[in-house]
Amino acid sequence: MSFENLQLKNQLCHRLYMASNNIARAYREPLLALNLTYPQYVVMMALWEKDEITIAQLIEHTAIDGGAMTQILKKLSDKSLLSVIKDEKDKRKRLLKLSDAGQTLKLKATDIPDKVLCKFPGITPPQTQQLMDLLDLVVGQSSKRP
Amino acid sequence: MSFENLQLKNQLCHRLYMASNNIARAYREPLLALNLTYPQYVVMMALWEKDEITIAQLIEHTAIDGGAMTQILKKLSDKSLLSVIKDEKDKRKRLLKLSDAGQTLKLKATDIPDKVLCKFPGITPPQTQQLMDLLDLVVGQSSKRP
DNA sequence: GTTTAATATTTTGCATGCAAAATAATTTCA
DNA sequence: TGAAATTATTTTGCATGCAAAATATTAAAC
Repeated sequence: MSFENLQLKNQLCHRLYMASNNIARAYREPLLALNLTYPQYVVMMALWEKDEITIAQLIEHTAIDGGAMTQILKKLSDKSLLSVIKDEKDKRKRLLKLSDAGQTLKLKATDIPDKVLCKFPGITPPQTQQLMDLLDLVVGQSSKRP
Repeated sequence: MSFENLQLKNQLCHRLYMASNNIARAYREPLLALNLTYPQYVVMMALWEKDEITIAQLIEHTAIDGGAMTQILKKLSDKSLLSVIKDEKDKRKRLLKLSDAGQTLKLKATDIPDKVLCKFPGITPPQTQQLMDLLDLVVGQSSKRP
């Protein structure tokens, strides 16, 4: 048997693993200026889009693990970028609210996406769009947690 | 300003993040039978392809972080799937050698890739190939470590 | 032939990703 | 209404991913 199916170069998962790590790594340096890690930046992007949502909604939108989210929100809260507030209607829930500093940080972030894409001159904008469309096929399916 | 460039749905990185996590998660259950984590499985796949290589070569092939690799090899060594041997010619290097159990495990792994792909019925084989080609554009570029 | 620079690997410290257990609060239902 | 099931979040324990420092060994330079 040739076991071609077990070769790394034929594994979609390994390509995704490398590509994902590569891009996340490319964000590190630009994010240093904002004093944010990559997952923290994802959370901030989600909140810049829509503020005053619950933690569950944030998890739904970002696909970040719930256990990790607690820690990330703690860090962002420690940095005074947001506050976590008890929902008075339903005390199980927590509402997230960006501080002024948290909202203002958005301005410093606007040029980051382009800055990162510049690090990948090998892929054109149309190819990037095509890639995102194909990734949606992987993201949208069964894949959901049980 | 609309800040469309900061919306999560327009971020290639976030798509990759979700897709990569989704697929890695899809491997967890099949890998339970082999008592391997996903990165450990990647290392085993690399060694099934080519055995008796150095740690540096393994890192080059798998793109796994060096610091993490030390831990992963320790785990695999503890499970008696491989041994880490000093290279007598150059004592800085370590050679990796699969045990019989390590080699045999390959047989139990052959059906894993198909089993995982079945969890993603939304993407066809041609699309998968196209996706891998596009991912290569992201993997092959600047992205390398400094 | 030492001193110095470069290479290969390990260690350390911090930040997730994840599963499972633990808490807290609300809803469902008998 | 009161126990049981459900929902929202946090905590815990383990396994990386990553940068930077530490080790060990070899190659290079003077």
